[in-house]
Amino acid sequence: MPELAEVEYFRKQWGRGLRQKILSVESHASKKIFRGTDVVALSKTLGGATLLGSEAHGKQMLFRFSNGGWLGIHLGMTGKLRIEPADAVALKHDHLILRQSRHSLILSDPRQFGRVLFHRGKTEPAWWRNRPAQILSRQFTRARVEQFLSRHGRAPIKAVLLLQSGFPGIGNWMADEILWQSKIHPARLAGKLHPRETRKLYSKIQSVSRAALRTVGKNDGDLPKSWLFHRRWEEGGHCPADGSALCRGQCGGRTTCWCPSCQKRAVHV
DNA sequence: TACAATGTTTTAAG
DNA sequence: CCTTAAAACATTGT
Repeated sequence: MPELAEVEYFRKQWGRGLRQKILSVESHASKKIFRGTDVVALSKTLGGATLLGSEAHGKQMLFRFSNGGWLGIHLGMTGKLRIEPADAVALKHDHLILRQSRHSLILSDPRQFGRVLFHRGKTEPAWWRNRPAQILSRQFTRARVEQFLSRHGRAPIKAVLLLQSGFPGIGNWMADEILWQSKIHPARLAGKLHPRETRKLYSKIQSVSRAALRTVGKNDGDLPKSWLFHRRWEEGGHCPADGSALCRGQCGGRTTCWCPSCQKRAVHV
């Protein structure tokens, strides 16, 4: 489920637990979501610690605790963070619960494609360093994007937009939205775009991300009415721009939606 | 029943 | 070593 804006939304869900102590930690160490993670150390360190802050980077989140505990969370396809009263009862797919005096901070993930990481130390964990430039940061330049597209020049542009090493936070619906607004067919090769298309793409990557983040905490309906987003999953949906019947197919290993008339396979200059 | 689901990771091949 | 494509992962809903 969660892409850039949704991840940010979920990160904020635990916000009411800031500056409050974790009294106890409940988890099931054998669950897949904890693969490769020392759950004993996690529980021992976070128990008694205070939640000091958090940040999101693309689809990754990092929660910082008072005694050198760092909790990394990726929500995968179906992960969610929520906050409930202190005495909330764990539901079937609740894998991690941090109990505070007034709240329970809960991570759930039915499919467990998500992941929990843990680190104890004075500085940020190694897995939180060397991250790609955030889309809305100053470092996310057009030159970087062009370089990235050319490095992955023989892959379909849709697949390249989904690479987190270049576009942290972009997921399936955002990629389709960006390509539709840029009028670029998803199967076009990343290295064969016209410079004009690349410029348009670069700009839409940023504007779609900005608009998505602006609707955080509200519902998806707050995204502009004119966006493909609202028609993507409709059976027999039509292009908001010109009314053409939308196409759906596989691209970059994912279901992809596009408008066959706005997004041509071949470019006419 | 069978397939698909807003995502990585692994494996194999070029 | 690098890139690309396809399968795998676990669960639920249609």
